[in-house]
Amino acid sequence: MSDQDPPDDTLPPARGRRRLATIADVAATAGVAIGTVSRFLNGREIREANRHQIEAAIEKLSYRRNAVAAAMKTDTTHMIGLLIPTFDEFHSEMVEQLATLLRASGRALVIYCHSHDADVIHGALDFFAAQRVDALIMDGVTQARQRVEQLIREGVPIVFYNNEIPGLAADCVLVENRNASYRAVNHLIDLRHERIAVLTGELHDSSGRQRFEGFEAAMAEAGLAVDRRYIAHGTWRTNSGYELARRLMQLNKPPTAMYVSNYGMTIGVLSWLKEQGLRLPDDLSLVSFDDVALFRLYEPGITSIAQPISGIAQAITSLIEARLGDDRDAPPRTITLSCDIILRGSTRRRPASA
Amino acid sequence: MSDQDPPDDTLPPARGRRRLATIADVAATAGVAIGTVSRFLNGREIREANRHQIEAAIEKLSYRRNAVAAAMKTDTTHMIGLLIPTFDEFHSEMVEQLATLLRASGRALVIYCHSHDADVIHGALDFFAAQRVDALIMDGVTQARQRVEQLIREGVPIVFYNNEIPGLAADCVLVENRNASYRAVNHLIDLRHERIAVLTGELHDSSGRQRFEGFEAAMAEAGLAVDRRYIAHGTWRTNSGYELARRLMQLNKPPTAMYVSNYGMTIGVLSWLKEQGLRLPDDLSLVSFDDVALFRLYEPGITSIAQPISGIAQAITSLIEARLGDDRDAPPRTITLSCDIILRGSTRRRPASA
DNA sequence: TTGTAAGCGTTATCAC
DNA sequence: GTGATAACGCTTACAA
Repeated sequence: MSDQDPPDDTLPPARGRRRLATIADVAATAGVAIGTVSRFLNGREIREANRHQIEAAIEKLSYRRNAVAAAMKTDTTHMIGLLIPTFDEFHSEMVEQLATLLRASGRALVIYCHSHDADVIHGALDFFAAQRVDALIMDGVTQARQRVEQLIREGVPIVFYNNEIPGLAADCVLVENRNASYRAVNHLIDLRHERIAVLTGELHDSSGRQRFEGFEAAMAEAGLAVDRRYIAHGTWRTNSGYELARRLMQLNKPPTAMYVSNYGMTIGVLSWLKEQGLRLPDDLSLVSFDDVALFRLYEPGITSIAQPISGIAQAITSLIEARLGDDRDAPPRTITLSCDIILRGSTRRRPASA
Repeated sequence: MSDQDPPDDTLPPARGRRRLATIADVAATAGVAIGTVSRFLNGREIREANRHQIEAAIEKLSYRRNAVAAAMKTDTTHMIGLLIPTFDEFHSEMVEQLATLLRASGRALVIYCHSHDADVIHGALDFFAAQRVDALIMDGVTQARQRVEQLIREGVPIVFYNNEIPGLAADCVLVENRNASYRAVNHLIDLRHERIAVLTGELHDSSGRQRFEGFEAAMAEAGLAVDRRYIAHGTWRTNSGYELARRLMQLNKPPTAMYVSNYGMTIGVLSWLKEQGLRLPDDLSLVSFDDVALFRLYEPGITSIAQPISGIAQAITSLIEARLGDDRDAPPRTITLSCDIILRGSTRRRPASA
C-alpha cells in the first residue's frame, strides 16, 4: 500500500465512526508536504499549482479539518462557555443574540443551565475548564466564587453579566439596576400610590440588592414609610411570585401597587391574580423588571423595565473579542447599560377609595 | 531542572493562558508513570499507595485534565451539537431539558441558531463536523439535506426532531402533528364554526404539511368546503401571523374561527387583534399549536395543542445515548409522541349572528 | 514557498 | 498493576 492511497477503512474505526481522511492523506494525495496543506487550510499563500492539487485532494477524500487536533496545538477551541441559571425569555433572547454575534468570528456557545444548584455550577465550571473553552460567560452567581477565582488564575477570560461578584477581577456587563428601579417606583409614587409593595429577588445577588435599594431610595425620598409587611423577599422564581402575591394581597390593607424585581416572579403574581379574578390596574397597579413578549400582549400591557438585551449581548461579545484579541492583559472593564421604563396599562392612578 | 519540578511558568504561555500542569507533571511529582496517572484519572484500579501520591500531586499542581487531548485520542468530545431555528419558548424549554438530561452523562450542548438561513445551517454543520461533536440534534430542515447525508456517511449520529427528512436514515422524534391538528380543528367544528381559517407553517417542513393535512381532513370529514381565501400560508414567524391575520380579518366575510399552526404566528395574530381592539372569543375563536406560558396567562387563555416537551427531550436523549452506547449500529428509530389539546377561553360556540 | 520534524497532552499497547 | 512508548491529527519552527 503506497502513501497515495486514500484512508484505509480496514483500520480499527475509532468509536464506530469511520476513519476520516487526515491532513496527511490530503498531502499524500496532492503530492505535497503536510505543512503546505496546513498553510493552505489556514489561508496563507500557496503556490497556485499546489493549491489546485490540494483542493482536488480535499474534494476527493471528503477531507474535514479536525478542530480538536488543531485546538490541542493552538490551545484555542473556538468554544465559549455559557452558564445561565434558566432559560427564561430574557436568557433566550440573550443567548440567541450571543450565538449570532459570536458566530461571526467562528465561535460557538457551550451551554450549561444551573438552576441555582451549587453542584451543577461547580460541575459546569470544571467541565468548561477541562474542555479548555476560550472564554466563559456567566451570571455573577456567588456560589461560583471559588471555582471562578481558580479559572481566572488559570488565565481563562470571564465575563459576568447581571451580577457582579465584588473583589473578582473580571469583565462585567451590568445594567443600572438601582436607577431603573428607582425610576419605576417613582412612577408608582407619581400616580399617588402610597401602599407600595416590593417583591425583591435574592439579595445575595448584586442585581437583587440594587433593585431593592432603588425601591428604598424612591420611597425614602418621597417621605413614604415602608410597612415591613409590604417587603416580600423572593427567590426570582415564578412560584415565589405566586406565594408572595397571595401573602401580600391577603393582608388587611393590601398594597395598591406592586413593584416586582423580575419577570419570573411577575408571572407568578399574574397567575395568582388571575386565579382570584383580580384585575390590573383596577385591583392593583403593577410594574415589573424585564420586558418580554407576554408583557406587551397581556391585557392590560404590563408596565415594565426593559433591559437592553441587544446591548448586553453586544457588550459581552466585544469584551470577549477584546480579551481574545490584543487586549489580552487589559485591566478588567465593567460596562453598565441603562434601561427603559415602558409605560403600559398595568399602572394607573390610585383609586380614590384606597 | 529536574523532572520533579512543577510546571515552569517561564515557558512561552500558549495564547496568554498560563501553562497548566499536565499528566506528565503529575506523574513526575507523584513518582509514578504517566500510564498509572491516566489509569487513575479514568477510574481504574491503582495501588493504594500510588493513589495517595497522585491525589496529592494533583492537588499540589492544581492539575486539570485536558479534555481536548483526551478527545483527540478517543475521538469522543462529550459535546452534542444542537441546531435550532430560533429560541422561542418551545425551544427554550426543550434546550433546558436536553441540557439537564445530557449533563447526567457528562455531556454538554454546543448550540447554533440558524434563523432558517441556509448559509448558517451549512456553516453550523461544518463547524460541528470539524469539532467532532459526538452527535447532532436538529430540526429536520430540508436545506440541510446534503450536508446531513455527508455527516451520516461520516458516522455522526443524528437525531431529528420536529420534522423528518424523508429518505434520510436517521433517528427521529416527532409528534402526531396530523392527528393533533385534526382534533383541534374538530373542536372548532364541534362549536358549530364553518368559516374556519388556517394559518399554515412552511409546507416544505413535514410538520407544516402534516398540520395542514389534519386541518383538511377534519374539514372534509365534516363536509365543510374550504374557501381558498381562508387558507393562509405562513412562514412560522410572528410577522407572518400578523400579516395574515390582517388579510383574513379584513375579508368581506371574515372567518369566525382560526387554526394557527404554531406559537410564533399566534403571537402575530394576537398583536394584530389587540391593535384593532378585537377580542377573543367574541370576534374570533382561535386555537393554536404549541402551549406556552403566555397562552395560559392570556385573557382569555388560548386553546392550544401542547407538545410533550419533556417527552421529546427524553426521547432525543435516549436515542442519543443508545447510539453512543451499544446500539451504535441499530437501524434508525422514529419515536412519535402524542399531543394534548388544552381547552381554554379563546374558543367558543359560533355566535348566532355569524 | 516548501519539506521535515518536533511537539501538544492524552490513551492504549505492550512487556515486565 | 506498572512503566515505557507509540500513536492521535494538527501547527509551527527551521532548514532547504
